[in-house]
Amino acid sequence: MPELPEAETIARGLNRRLARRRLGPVALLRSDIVHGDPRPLDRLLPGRRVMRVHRQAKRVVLDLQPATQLVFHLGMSGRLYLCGVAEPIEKHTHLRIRIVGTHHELRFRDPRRFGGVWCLTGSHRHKGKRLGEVGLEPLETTPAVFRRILSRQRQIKALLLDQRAIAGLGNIYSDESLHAAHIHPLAKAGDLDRAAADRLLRAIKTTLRKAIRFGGSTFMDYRRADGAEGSFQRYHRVYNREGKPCRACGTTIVRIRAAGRSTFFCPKCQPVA
DNA sequence: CGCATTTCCTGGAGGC
DNA sequence: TGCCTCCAGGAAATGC
Repeated sequence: MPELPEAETIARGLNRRLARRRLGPVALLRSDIVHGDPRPLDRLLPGRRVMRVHRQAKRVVLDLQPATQLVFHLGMSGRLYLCGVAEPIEKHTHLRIRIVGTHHELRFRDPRRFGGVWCLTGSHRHKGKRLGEVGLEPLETTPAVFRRILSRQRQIKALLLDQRAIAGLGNIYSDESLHAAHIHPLAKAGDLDRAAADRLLRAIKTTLRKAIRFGGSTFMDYRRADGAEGSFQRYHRVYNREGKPCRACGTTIVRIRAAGRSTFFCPKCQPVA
């Protein structure tokens, strides 16, 4: 379940190995995962040079020259990694792109297919799904701007999951941030006073930065660009810890449903306001 | 309009 | 062992 820290980790790993490289032949094994410019990828991509790989919200973006962006959304089971061209092709591998001058290729694999690839060229023609608009980049947001998105009646957990409001948080980091900020997941966003709102933004930043330092959280599918697992899951305080003692106070962690998602919190650290 | 809920998809877990 | 059901979740679609 790649969220911002996982996308950041993958982007950094790929940037180190792909910057300045040229893309070679493309094999598209499943075409309905590709959106954007309707021309085939094996005509659009070969010969283009990777200028850099970076992250936007939860997405991994390859900036290509001339003027093209290849945007990967990993959904929940998506993996994007470099491997030797002779490595066995795992089930649900949808796209392979050779890297010129190496014996490696970039592979996109996504069993559950909630993810996808967008090839953006500036062409006015477009096929497939539109890439949704994204809201605030949490690591670059000021308290005053953050307070502006706290719509009145909305549950704070639902708001944190809404990519159009603030981008990059998924289920794990929403729960971890709310715990660190001592805010109940069902609290109404508009009920947060200024101190609580500022505390929440600080908790979001701290949690994301720490997760990035540990290479993200691996539960099932997520791997770094080099195949290694992240390790931040060892430091989760609430996520997936139903029935276990809170790491701050020892109270039993509770699981409820919020915004249609499993939501974990500590009833003592995160009291109803 | 502004919310909340359902849907898409597959693999893994657990029941029997 | 095998078959069944349920669950995970990002984001679009649908419902209230």
